[in-house]
Amino acid sequence: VIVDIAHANIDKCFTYTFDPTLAVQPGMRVLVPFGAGNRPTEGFVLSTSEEPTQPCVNLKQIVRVLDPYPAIGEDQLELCHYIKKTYHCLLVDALRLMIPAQMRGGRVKEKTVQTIQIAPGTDLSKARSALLKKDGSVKYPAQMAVLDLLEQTGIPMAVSDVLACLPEAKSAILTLLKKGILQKQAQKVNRTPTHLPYGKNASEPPALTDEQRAAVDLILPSLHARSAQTYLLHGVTGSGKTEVYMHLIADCLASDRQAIVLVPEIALTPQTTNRFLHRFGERVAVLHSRLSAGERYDEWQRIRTGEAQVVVGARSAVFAPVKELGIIIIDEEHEHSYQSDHTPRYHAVQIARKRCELTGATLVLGSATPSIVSYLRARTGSYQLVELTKRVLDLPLPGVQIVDLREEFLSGNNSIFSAALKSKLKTCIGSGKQAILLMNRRGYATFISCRGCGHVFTCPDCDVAMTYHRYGERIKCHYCGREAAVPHTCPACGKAYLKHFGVGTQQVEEQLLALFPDVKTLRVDFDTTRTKDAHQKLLSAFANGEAQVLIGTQMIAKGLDFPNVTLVGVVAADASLYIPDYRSAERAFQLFTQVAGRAGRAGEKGDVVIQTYSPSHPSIYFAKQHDFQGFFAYELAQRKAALFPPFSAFVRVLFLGEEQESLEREGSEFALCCKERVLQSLGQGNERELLYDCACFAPIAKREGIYRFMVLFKLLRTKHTTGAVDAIYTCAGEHARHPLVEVNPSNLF
DNA sequence: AGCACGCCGACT
DNA sequence: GTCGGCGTGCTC
Repeated sequence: VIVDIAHANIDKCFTYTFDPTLAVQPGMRVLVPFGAGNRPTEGFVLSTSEEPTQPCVNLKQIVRVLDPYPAIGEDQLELCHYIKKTYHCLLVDALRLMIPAQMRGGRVKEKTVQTIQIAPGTDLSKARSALLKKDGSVKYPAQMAVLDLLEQTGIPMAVSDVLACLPEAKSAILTLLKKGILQKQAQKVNRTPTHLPYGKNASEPPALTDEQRAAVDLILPSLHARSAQTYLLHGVTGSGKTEVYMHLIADCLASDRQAIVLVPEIALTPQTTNRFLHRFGERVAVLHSRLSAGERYDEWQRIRTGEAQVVVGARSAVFAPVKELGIIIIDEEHEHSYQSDHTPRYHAVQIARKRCELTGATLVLGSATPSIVSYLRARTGSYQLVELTKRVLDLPLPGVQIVDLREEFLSGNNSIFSAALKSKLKTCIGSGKQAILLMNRRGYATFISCRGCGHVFTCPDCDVAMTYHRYGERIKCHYCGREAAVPHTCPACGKAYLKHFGVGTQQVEEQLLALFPDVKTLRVDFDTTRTKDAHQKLLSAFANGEAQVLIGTQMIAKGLDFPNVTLVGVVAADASLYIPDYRSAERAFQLFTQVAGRAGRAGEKGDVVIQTYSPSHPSIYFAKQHDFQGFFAYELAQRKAALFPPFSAFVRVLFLGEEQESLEREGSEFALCCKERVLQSLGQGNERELLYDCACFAPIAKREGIYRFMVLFKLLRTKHTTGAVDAIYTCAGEHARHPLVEVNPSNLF
């Protein structure tokens, strides 16, 4: 038994005896006496055996099982061990991922409703005649109506439902219950977060295009063979990937197996889930962060018992308690929301891969813009590549126009909107269509560029943009620590047009209203989506045509289908290009391609305008050409040349502390000692595989009053890498400050 | 994590 | 001579 207490000292297996009548099985939750005071503690059974596996004295006994079934399946137990090993977390942390949090400590109750039915053995005709007057007319019409209704339906009915039909029947029901003609009963009900759309199953699934058919046919054999194959489904925006998913799921259900569909949290809007509900009805369970504790628990139970066979959810749904897993589908595979941001810092794609391996299930990764890592795997054969190259109904891909803001600026246009974007907005608004303006400003870092020539200050050693630090007016490289003062003039063209980027959505909105005073706008950004469901409400308001222009950050780039949108403008592409991160080009390409895919989804050819000071940047160039392969080849070469992931791995150890000097001292000491251990684990003669290491305060050196000191290692990807990463984890685990360890952290701020 | 044990200082 | 501070160590 692993006790449900998250502490490193007790995160190990304890042996208990149990009475065989308890029918204890691996994966069950149990109550055990623990510690000197034998306080009742919840725990998870890892395994059972007739004989003690270790020599032991004074075994205690399991008090009782908490649920009459194993809450964690066999494959999930195995998965927990893998998670512990891979992400260096406690085994309980992994086990806790598998069950709804509210289940621990018995905090969820099943919901019941009071139902009434005609008591068995009741002589109905006798009961009825008792309600009549001498002359045969009805004396108690309300009671009679209740009896009629219940006899007609023949099954127990919820009291509230009866009252909905017969609003006057309240006292009649009480009387009938008192007379013993009716019987009251509590019936369990599911708290379902979803409501079946009207007209369910009304429409036949649309016929597949030839390409979709070919994709399905390619994947089906391994689904049947249970060969744990992984497919990368690369399909351009609007090519109908979802339809391919649904066919695979249908096949899976036909052989009595279950399916898990992962979508980014942001996409878990009714629009997405409705497509699945339409096709698969009540066999769909939905899991996402907005569910109440009760809803989550009930959906979990529906999945566990097999009542629901299709699970649609965000990243944690990869742990759904399906018994017979047939397929896992991960849509928008490249999204970073599949990476968990608290312990254990798992990646849903990696977990899905392992879970499929353990169960023989098929994994399908779908995207219009696959991650560099996934596409490389498809190229090198560990994944099978499946491509959809055409949009359904042969819709054309949108035309992408790149506007060179250097020219705009030099020709005297100082506004946020270029002449081209202005005129397209005018046409679009004038013809009653809708437009999306993307104002992307990610993270806190900004960079410096020259408005005259487009020159960007990049680090000569690292090939990433240097970050502007307001304090002291300096620029720094977050990878090697190089720094310099912000110059007054541009070193490339000599002009004094240097500017740091930082335009926000409000500014875009203001300037748009200055140009088009009557236009209705909606703004979707961090400020306007703070409240619950605000995001969803804004997007459906736009979908309903309540505004003509949607202005937003990258939140608006994906997932939703707005048929009336014909124009997409990327206001300041450069904000995505020069983020000090080796993945910035990849993310920018993905963003531009995804947002461009929003334009012209219903017949009409869409228009995309990308405004930039770097018109020849590959992320922009290849997005304009809709050329994923071209971008992939370019970016892979870049990564190889700079020895960035996947050819290397960054490991960051982050120390937090309130006292600056001691934090720096301890962090630096750790860095020395840890580096020693890394070199040791790489082995004699392989020291060069440690490509780079540093110890310094993080770019945001203090956050909410807490200083942040980081130790960074860059390791060449070889057969020694895992060992070296493990050494860093171990070393950090031994440190009293419990620093946070991250491999290829999503940013270095 | 949570509880016992244990070894020092302030009190009856 | 005893009560209670929380440092150390263990939990099947």
